[in-house]
Amino acid sequence: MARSSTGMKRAAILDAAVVEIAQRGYYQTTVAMIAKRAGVADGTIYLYFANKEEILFSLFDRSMDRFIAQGKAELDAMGAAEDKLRHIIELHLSLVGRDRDLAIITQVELRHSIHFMDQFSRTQVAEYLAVLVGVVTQGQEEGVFRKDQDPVFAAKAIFGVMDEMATDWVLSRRNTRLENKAPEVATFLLGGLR
Amino acid sequence: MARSSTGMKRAAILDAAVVEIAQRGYYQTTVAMIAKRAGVADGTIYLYFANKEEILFSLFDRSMDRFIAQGKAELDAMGAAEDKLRHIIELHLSLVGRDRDLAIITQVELRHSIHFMDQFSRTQVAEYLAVLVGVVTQGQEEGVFRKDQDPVFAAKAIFGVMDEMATDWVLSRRNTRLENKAPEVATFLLGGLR
Amino acid sequence: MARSSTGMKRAAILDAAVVEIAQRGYYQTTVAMIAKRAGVADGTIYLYFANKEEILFSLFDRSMDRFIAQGKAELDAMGAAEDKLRHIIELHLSLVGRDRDLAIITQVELRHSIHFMDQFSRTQVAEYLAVLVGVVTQGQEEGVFRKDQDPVFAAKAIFGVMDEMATDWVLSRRNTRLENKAPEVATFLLGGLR
Amino acid sequence: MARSSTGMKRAAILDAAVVEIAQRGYYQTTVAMIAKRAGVADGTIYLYFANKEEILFSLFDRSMDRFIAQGKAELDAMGAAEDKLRHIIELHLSLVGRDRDLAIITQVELRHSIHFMDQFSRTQVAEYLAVLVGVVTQGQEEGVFRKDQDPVFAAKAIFGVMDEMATDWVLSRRNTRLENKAPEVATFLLGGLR
DNA sequence: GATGAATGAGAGTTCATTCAT
DNA sequence: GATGAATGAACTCTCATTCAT
Repeated sequence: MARSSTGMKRAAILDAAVVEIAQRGYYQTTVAMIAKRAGVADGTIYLYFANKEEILFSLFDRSMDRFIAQGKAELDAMGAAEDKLRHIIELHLSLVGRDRDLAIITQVELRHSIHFMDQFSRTQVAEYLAVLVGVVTQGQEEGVFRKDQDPVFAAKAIFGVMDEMATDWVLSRRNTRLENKAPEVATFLLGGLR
Repeated sequence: MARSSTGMKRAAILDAAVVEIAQRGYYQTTVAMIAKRAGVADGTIYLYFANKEEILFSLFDRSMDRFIAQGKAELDAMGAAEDKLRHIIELHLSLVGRDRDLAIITQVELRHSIHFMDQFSRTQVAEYLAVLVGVVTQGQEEGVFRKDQDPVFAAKAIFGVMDEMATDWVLSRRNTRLENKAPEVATFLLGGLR
Repeated sequence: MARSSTGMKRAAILDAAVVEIAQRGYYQTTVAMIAKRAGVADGTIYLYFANKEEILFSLFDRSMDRFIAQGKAELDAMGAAEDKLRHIIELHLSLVGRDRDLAIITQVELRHSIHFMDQFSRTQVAEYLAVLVGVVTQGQEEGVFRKDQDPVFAAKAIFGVMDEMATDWVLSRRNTRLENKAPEVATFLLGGLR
Repeated sequence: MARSSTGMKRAAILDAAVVEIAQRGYYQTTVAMIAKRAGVADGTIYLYFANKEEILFSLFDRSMDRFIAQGKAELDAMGAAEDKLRHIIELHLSLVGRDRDLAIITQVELRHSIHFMDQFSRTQVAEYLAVLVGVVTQGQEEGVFRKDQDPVFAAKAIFGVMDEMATDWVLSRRNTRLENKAPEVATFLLGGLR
C-alpha cells in the first residue's frame, strides 16, 4: 500500500529538513533550502507545516515516536531488568547510530531548541526516562540493583552515559558504528547499578 | 584597585549577554538587547567584539578557562584517584551550579554552536576529558579501578553523567542546588569504575 | 504586446534608480528610495539584483550596449571617414542628450565608479574608442586625415571633446539640446585631424 | 620660516586624505583611515575641518589654487596666443602628472562630487575656462585662430582634450609621463583652432 | 590643542510568510 | 493542491561626529 501523496510530500520535506539542518543548523537553514532539496516550492512547505518551527517539532516527534514505540513494545516482552537494560542500550545506540544526519539534529540542534520547545520537548524525554525508571525499579525489586539509589537519579545517569556516547559519535567524524559501544556501556552502567 | 574601565565594559557586555542569551537563546537575542542591558550603545559592542558570534565565543572561553584552570590546579595537589574523581564531580557540579544563566548557555546554547565553532569548541572539551582520562588511568594503576575498561570510554561516561545532571538541573526549574547531587553521582560512577 | 512582467519590474527598478541616483548620487541614494520610486518592496530589489552595486553596473551596461550597438551598426553602412565621424558625433551627443538623468549618471556617477568597476568599465569604453580609432585610420588611408598623428591619440582627443560637451551640458542646467553642438564639434575635430 | 604647527597638521591630514581617497574613493575612505595615516587621533580631524566633506573641498581648493595661480601668473608675461596655449597645455599636463594620487582625485573623485559641491566646484572650473577663453579670443584678434568659432566652445574643447588625456593617464597604470603628450595635444588643438 | 572611547542613526540585506494565479 | 514572486519587518554592523579627560 503506497502512502498517500500527501504523506509522501510531507515526508520528503522532513527528510530534506534533516539533511539541511544537520549540515548548517536550524537557524542557518532557510525554508527555501529545505524546499529546494525536497523538490517543492517554498509555499508548499506551508501546506504541510504551519511555520518553520513546526518542521523541527515534527522532526523531533518523528524520531521520538520511533524511539519510544519500538522501545516499549520490545521491552514488555522481556524478562530480567538486566536484560532489558542491555536491550535498551543497544536499541538507543543503534537507533541514534542509524542516521548520522538525524543524530546531529537530536544530539545537537534539539538541545538548543529547549528555548522554544520548552515543556514540550522535555515531556517526550520524560516519557523515555520513565521507561528507564521502570527498569531500574524492577531491577531493585529483583534484588540485582542496589536499593539505596534513587531510580530517577539512576535513570538520568543511564541516559547521560548513552547520550554522551551518541554526542561523541556525532562529533567525531570517524566512521565507526555507534552500537559497537553497547557492551562497554552496559558493563559500566551495570557496575554503577549493582 | 578597580579594573581598567576597558575590562569593565567588556565584562559588562559579557554579563549582559549571559542573561539575555540564557533567556531567549543566541539567535533570538539581538545585539541591541545585549547593549541595552549592558548599558552601552549598540556600536560600543563592536569596540570589544568583532561581531555577534565573538560574544558567544568569549562566553565559552571565559567559562572553560575557569573550569580547566581551577580543576587542574586543585587536582595536582591531591592523592588517590578516587578522591580526585570525587573532587572533580563536586567541582564540576558546583561550578555549573553557581550561575544558572551561564549554565543554560553552556548546557544548551553552546551544544548547538558546534555548527560554527567546530573543532574549536571540541578542543576545549577534549582538554577537560584528558584530565578525566588521567584520573581513570591513575585509578587503574592504583588497582582500585577495573583494568578491562578503556580509560577514554570511562572518561566520556563520567562526563556524560555529570553533564546530564547539569542539563537536567538547568531544565527543571526547581530551586535545588546542583552540587547536592555530587555524592550520588560519585557513588554511581565509582560503582561503574571498580 | 507587453513585456514579460519580470522584465518590466527589472526595468522599473533601473528606471527608478536612474532618477534617484541622478538626483543625489549613488552613495546618497538608498535602496529603499529606489524601491519606493519603483513601486516595489525593498526586498524585491534583491530578486533582480544581487546587491546595490549591481544596479549601477546594470545601468552602465544598459546604456553602453545601446551606445555601441547602435553606433557600430550604423557605421558599417557608411562610406567616407569624415561622414562617419560626423555621424558618430551626432549619435554620441544625441544619445547622451536624450535623457538628462541618465546622462548625469554616465557623465558623473560612473566616472567615480572606476574605483569599484575597475578594468570592467574601462573595457567598455575601450571598445568604443576602438571604433573611433577605426574611423581615424580609415581617414588617414583615404588621405583626408593627417598621417603624422597617432590614431589612438586622435581617438581619445575626439572622445575628450565630445565628453566635455556632454559633461558641460549636464552641469549647466540650461534647457538646451546637446546635439545642437554637433556641427561645431565636427568642425573643430576635423580641423584637428586634417 | 617653518609653517606653524597648525598648518603642518592640517597639511598632513590633507596629504593623508589624498593617498587614502585615491586608493579607495571618497565614500570608501573613513575619517579614521585618514587620521591613522596622518598620525593624528580621529577627533583631531575635526579641529581642522568641520566635517568629512570639507576635507574633499579643501583638497579641491588646494589643487585648483595651485593651478590657476601658476597659470595666470605665467600667462600674463607671455606674448602670442599660440605660445600661451602651448604653455597652458604643458602646464596642465605637468601639474596633473606630478602626483598620480592627486590626479586620481581630481580626475575621478571630484567629478562625482558635483552632487554635493554644486555651483561651487563649477565656479572654479569656470575661472579656469575663462583663462582659456581669453587665449582663444586673443588668438582670433591676432588673426591666427579662425573667427567663426565661439571662443567659449573652443575653450571647452581644449579643456576636454586635456582632461581626457589626464583621465586616460590616470586609468592606464603604465608608467608614462603625462606631459609627454603635450606636443601632440598642442598640434591637434591648434589644428582645430586655425 | 589633542585624544580616542563612545555614540546611535541609518544602511544594506535576509528570509519567513503570504496569496494571486 | 501547488507555485514562486513579492513582501517588509527586523537584523547586524558601520562610521561620522562628539566630548570628557
